[in-house]
Amino acid sequence: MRSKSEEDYLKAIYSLYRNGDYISTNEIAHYLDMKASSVTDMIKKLADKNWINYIKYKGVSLTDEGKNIALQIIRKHRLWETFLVNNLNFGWDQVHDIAEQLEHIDSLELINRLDDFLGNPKFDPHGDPIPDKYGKINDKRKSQPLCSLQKDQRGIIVGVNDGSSVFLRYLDKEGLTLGTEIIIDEIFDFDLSYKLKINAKFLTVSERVSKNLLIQLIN
Amino acid sequence: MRSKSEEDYLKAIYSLYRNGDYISTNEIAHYLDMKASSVTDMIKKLADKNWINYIKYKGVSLTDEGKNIALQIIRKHRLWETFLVNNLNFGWDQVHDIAEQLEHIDSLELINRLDDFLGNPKFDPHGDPIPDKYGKINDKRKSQPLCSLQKDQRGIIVGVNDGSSVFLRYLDKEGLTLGTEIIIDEIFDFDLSYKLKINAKFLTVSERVSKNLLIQLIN
DNA sequence: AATTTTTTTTAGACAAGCCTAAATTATAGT
DNA sequence: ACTATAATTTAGGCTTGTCTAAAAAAAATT
Repeated sequence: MRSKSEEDYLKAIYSLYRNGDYISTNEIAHYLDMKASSVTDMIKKLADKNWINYIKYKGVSLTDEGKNIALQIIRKHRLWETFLVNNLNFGWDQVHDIAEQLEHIDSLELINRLDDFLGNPKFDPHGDPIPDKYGKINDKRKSQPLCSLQKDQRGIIVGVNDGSSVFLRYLDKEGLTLGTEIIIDEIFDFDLSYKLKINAKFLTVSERVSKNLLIQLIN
Repeated sequence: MRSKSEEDYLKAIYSLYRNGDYISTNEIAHYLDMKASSVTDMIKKLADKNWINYIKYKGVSLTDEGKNIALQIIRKHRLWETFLVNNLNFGWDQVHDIAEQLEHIDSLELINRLDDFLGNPKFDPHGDPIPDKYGKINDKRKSQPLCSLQKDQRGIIVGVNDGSSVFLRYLDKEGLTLGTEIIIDEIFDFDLSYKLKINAKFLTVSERVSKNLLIQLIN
């Protein structure tokens, strides 16, 4: 069996992965808010179990087995988030910490039944794709940050980069919820803020927000 | 916050409690499948936190605070079991180990919302009473769902898990009212339906009904 | 009441998972 | 290429929660 800690490390490494690169000890330490020496300890254990490839002084990458475990945990996290929002009426900004606990519950049967109960959703309440029982992400909804759009383009809010609850609460308050359709009305060059048109109303958001809001274009 | 271990000990002590007696170290050790020396270590910690009263060489009893914690954990356990059986279609015999994990998830908000989602049930699928959010057990009746009975067992209908009006109307129509005495005449393995003998008449009910009808055994 | 048996506690050890401080290796600036 | 800085690893320590073996206390037997 796997410990909560081991699972957290695998998930962190998966999240930090970009392209073929090895993930550094420091990156993991920063991500998990731990000391580098603790990370070194743990990655040795993970390497012993063949869940990661570890090259001293260089960093780590996930093996196929490690990647699969990470995807299973992400699957659990996102399915539980969906349950919390859809069935228990939590706000999408309140569910992260609880899902962080629920994702470590160990039962394949449970998670597959939960998946069925929820109607096999493809995306969680934040717009992130939910891996299937084989760890496959079928529908990589192609989205791009708001800041990459041009004037007059139209799109739908499908996700966020930064899932912190402060940010999510802000979005909720401004009506920038999942599925909302927006049109870029104007881009202000001087501060890179965006004036959006939402249901005949206008709203201006900062550059920072424009980098964190994921949009799916519609013709 | 409380560790999983601490919670397990409190729950064990609550379960072993009979009448005013102190619970012995050995009893706890046996119940939790641990060595007596480990139990001595832990009960010292629990006594430091004022969750139990500890008298050396005599044993322990729960303080009001400890008892309340134990009841909250039992509440969580039974609510999760109810969810697993009612909504995820687990068998009543499959849910214990999973609930054993879920009961340690820490979020008051979560458990109260789950309670509402389930319709504030008073009994879990095994017929055990579910403490309310104040830790109070309102109805101590020990009952079990029809589906947990064996051939030739006798009992009285004392309640339902699913109190929906469609279901209650069905029960009324078939004469399955509160207080009715039943005998299990036969269990059909292929669809898990139950043939009941009621006042010299026979009635077959579906698996679904058998999960929702609470029976109190008589001799 | 004394002795044997059982129960409980103490003492010391160990693994997991974290830490600090020191040593080592890699990287960057000149 | 050499040095200064940054990143990484090693060494050793701490807490939690378990264990075994030995000591102490309580209970049972004679």
